[in-house]
Amino acid sequence: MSGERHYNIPSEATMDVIGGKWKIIVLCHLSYGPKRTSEIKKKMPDITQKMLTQTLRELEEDGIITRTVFNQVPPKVVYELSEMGVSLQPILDQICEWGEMYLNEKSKVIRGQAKEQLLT
Amino acid sequence: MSGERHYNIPSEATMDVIGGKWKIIVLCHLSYGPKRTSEIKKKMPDITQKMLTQTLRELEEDGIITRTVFNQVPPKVVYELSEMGVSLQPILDQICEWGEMYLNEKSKVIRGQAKEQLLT
DNA sequence: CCGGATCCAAAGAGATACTG
DNA sequence: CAGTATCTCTTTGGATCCGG
Repeated sequence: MSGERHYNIPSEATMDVIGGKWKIIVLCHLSYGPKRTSEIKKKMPDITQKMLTQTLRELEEDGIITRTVFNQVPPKVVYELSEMGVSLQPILDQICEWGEMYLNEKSKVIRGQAKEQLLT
Repeated sequence: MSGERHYNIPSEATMDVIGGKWKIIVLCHLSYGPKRTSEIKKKMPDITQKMLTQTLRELEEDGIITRTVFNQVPPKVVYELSEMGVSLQPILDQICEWGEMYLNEKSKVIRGQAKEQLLT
């Protein structure tokens, strides 16, 4: 994020930090508390280790999360929202809430369609 | 969006709809009112027409925006947040606010570094 | 074993020219 | 003006290997 790029609206700065395919979902999981790599991976079965590592690195570089290494065998690494990351909490919460609402609306539509089919 | 995919957390449903490189920025601009294609393009100089068209199509398909075609020469097409899109407004607002805050914090750090250099 | 790195293929995005 | 087609380049995915 040292690229000193120009932003047309402030939202672009936000998306520069939390944009990308996986970042927001990772942050949503970390918003429930610190987690080690394998725990995040378990919550996100569809992400590859590679993308998970890359996503976590970028979030760390931008100061959104912290990374703590426990020198032990087997290794243990814990990720946690930083102060800056915690300031994203309202956004993360609303993204979750909106998703619940959207899925609800969609299932209503699907039930409605089923009803229509029964009537034809 | 007919893919009936499984979501591990509701946030994934949200990101399915407003994720991707450009969607949120387009929605932020539309949150200030309806706009025609060329107006959005002017506000987003870095997006290509191709990606703009594609982004608008996907948002329309998911019921987040509406597309109104005026049959005239030259053509005129106006995009607007749908009711579902308006329900995203709080998220869009907060993404903008957070960006402002983040840019502020970052410039503080940069000024701090300049100050340090003056002292060495 | 756990967390991460490397290499190669696939998918997504950028640039540009073109159509109604 | 709005949108398409094609080609190129970047980002993401998948398999495999490494260090502790």
